[in-house]
Amino acid sequence: MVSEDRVDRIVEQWRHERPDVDVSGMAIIGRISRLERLLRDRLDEVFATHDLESWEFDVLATLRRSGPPYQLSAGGLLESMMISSGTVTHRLDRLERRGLLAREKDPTDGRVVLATLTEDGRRRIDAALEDHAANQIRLLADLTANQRGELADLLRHLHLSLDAEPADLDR
Amino acid sequence: MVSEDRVDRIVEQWRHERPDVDVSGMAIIGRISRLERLLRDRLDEVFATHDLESWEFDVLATLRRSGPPYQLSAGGLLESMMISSGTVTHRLDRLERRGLLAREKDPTDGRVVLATLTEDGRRRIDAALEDHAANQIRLLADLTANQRGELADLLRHLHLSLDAEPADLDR
DNA sequence: GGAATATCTCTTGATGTCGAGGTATCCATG
DNA sequence: CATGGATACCTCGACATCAAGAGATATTCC
Repeated sequence: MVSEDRVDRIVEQWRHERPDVDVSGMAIIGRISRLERLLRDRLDEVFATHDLESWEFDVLATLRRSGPPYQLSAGGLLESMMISSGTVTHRLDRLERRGLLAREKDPTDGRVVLATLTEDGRRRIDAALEDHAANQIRLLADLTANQRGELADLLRHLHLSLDAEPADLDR
Repeated sequence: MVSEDRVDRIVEQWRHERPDVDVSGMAIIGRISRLERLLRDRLDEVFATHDLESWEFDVLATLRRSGPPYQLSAGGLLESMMISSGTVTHRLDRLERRGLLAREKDPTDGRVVLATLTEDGRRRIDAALEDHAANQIRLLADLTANQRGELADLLRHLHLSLDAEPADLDR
């Protein structure tokens, strides 16, 4: 016996109004959308305790996990964060102004801008990561270890099938 | 034998850089974030063929599935779409200007504004829904029926556990 | 009946994102 | 070494969103 969530109710509404349309895809895609929104809000709460916006956390974390010297080009950041080039520039501007990273020209290629974590930035992201990871685990606490494993596997499968072909343009 | 996706690589990077932190939550939460982004782009392509932005689809679909007379208050829309009240006003403004819905005062409560689908709006959302639902199913085609069922169940479980307590403020 | 409080929508200002186009640099070719 | 195309980042304008608060109407309670 499982109880209904909001997505079940939405699907039921559609089946009532448009019985001719197969809306079963919403059971997965609709839930992913709503979960993303719910999770984002819960993650933001922890970021805020470190005086970070989620986009700031993303940039700093991307640099941090790339390993010493905690440095990536603007283009590298753009690609791994799924954002536009204009957004990268804007993010780097603000993080640089906050002193969490530094921009410098690549000595071997004058077109490239390298963003490097400052000592302050590294400290901040290291502290934030610990709370963030613990928070994520807390948010999943209602699932058993088995369920978490199955869910991760199914999501990986779907992720692979959607992240494969696209081969987008600029972004 | 399963291949790795980008999230696996991110988790590995963290385990290398911060072996002291349990980042296993990312296997699920990180994938939900990335899937949301990938899916949104794919859904938008279909909306665009009906000359709709995704936020327009959301509003019209919410009204449509509520059943005749395809009418909800601004507050009702706000709640079911997880958006702020200012955003509702703005969305209704633009959809009203496009002639896809009409605003009127609730005769029984002068504070309430009721948004109603116009005939044009109803036709457009009905056509868009058909393509949208088919698109969703196509995006999930790499999963077997069994996998889709399991995934939906696990997501429902998680959704219920996160959508339950919050009991947010205004939003 | 009237005052205080609650509810609902709209207004306003700030912010983050995108996308198209601009500029600087690199590179392959002759 | 000159040139044209490719590449990398930045600039700028448009726009969706939110948050806070204002304005209007309902409701409650004396």
